[in-house]
Amino acid sequence: MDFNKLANMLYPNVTRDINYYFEKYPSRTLINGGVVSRFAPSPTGYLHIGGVFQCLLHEMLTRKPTSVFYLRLEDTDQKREVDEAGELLYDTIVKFGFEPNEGYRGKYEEKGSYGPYKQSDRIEIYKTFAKYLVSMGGAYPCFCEKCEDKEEILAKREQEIETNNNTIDRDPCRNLTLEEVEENLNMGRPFALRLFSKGNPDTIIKVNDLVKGERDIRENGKDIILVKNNGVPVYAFAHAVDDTLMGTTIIVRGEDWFQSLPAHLEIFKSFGFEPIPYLHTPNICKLDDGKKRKLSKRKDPEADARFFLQEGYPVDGVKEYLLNLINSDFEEWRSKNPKLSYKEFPFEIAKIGSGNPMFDMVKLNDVSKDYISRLDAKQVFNYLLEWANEYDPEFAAILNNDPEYATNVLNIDREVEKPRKDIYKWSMVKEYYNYMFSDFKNIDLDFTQITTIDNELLYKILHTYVVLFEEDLDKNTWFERVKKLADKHGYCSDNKTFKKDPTKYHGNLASFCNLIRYAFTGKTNTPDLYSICCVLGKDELYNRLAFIKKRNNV
RNA sequence: GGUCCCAUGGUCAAGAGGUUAAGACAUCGCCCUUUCACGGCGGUAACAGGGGUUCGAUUCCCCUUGGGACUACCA
Repeated sequence: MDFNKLANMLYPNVTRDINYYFEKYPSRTLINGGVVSRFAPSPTGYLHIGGVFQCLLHEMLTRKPTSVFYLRLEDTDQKREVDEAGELLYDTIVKFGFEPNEGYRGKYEEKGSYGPYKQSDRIEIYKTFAKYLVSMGGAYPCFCEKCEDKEEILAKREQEIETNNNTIDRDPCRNLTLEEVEENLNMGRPFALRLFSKGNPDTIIKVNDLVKGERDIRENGKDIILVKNNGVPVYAFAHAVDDTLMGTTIIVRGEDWFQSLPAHLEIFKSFGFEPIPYLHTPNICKLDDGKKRKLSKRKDPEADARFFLQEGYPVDGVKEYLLNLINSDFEEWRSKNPKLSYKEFPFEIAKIGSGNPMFDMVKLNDVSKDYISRLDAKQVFNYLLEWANEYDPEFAAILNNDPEYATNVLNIDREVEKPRKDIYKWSMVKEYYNYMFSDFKNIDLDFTQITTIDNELLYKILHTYVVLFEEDLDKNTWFERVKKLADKHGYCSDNKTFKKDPTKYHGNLASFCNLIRYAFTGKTNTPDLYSICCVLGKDELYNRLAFIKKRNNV
């Protein structure tokens, strides 16, 4: 068979040689262990949380100077493509704080000299490489009819499963003569390109995966499709061409791909390309009805990376949680280095676990809480405002109305030695601090829930408290006054005395404080009472007092 | 069905041929405390089962079981 002739019949219009591209895209110069890795999503919808996980991996891998983290859009399947999905993908990646050095950038012009980074813009390149591969005897045209319907494909698969399909799969079209090919071409029939596989699944070869280590795998024995009959390549083909041309030095992808490794390696071999090291990442799973399964785009809201943005999880909190899944000693490092950015963490490929981790929302909350507790009030304000601007404009307006006040509120029990850890996402702040940010009149108060004392005494206590309250007191003095106040009104500030005969008092100091707390906040659970009163200010305490009086008809 | 991957508490997981089998989250209890928290101390809780190899295995090998994935002219 004259492969050159076949190549020319198939691709008469391709005049370029693959060397044209190797000259156009020269090898990258990397020094001191620089790494080139890429995130290559398909525009089929929103960014999956697993995509964030992978981006994080890319980010950690490419920290060394001269390293490159680039984005490539794998839009070779028009059927599954969703409008604007590429833009959305890029947008979400950026919102998560990732900064790819080059590549696809959504609605912005792409960056970098190894482009185009959108596969649908690379068809000419693929054709050149396809022609080359045919001329080398590594691929051949297949004129078989294509099955378009997905349901049908799946049904066919079920059948094959029952009949126990063979692992060697050579397509009959590989035996077509030049004349037969010409005949088909003349009839105007489109062709798909298949790999002319020379492998045998009974042959075991050694491969090295960066997380799995050295493995014995079977050679590929299938004449897999390389280019669809519409001229668009399939993942495996585009992967080999693009990652070679773009100078990728490490291929990070989901574990699902591990099984197609033999076929991919054969493609590299057929081209004469150097194989590129692979790093297959575990899939993030979820416990569903007692069973572990992959996070599903359909069923699980948290599969959508935007879910975390909407809920107002700080992106670095999410990343720290995910990092902990990648390298489980992250937590230990974090507690020793509370001030450093997660980017300083000595991440190691070798420490990546090999099982599929379960996404644990409760743990995420904890990590996120911890992260937020390390921020100062100004940072919290900025992040909160940024979130509110996008997802809760009403609240943003409140924050903007008096940024200083808002920052003071957010600073309560913060920037101290043991900061409070209660907020784990921005969306909870409005309700959590409703007594600070919304009109006091809208807050329900029902004193019968927390005390049995009559309204008159209640009002007297609150009134005296406000009269005695001063914003520039130190906390101890304030506390001493509260104690005296309690004793004066039938409460007992000494817990031991109180416990001897609780019936003699209205309550202990705790219940006394709680009464005051409830009166001015409507909550029995708030941060430090003294700080709250200081931030509210004496005038506001008077206002609230007046309102309580009016409403309770005291 | 075939092929591949995985297997330590509820979850994330460290670990090594000989350990009282770490740590974190969750949970429970106690302490601290003006509430709520934070924090501190402590408790409950694990090597899937069966065979080998070995003086000895949870660790190495095999089988079983369980879970996951792939098996498209999808990625």
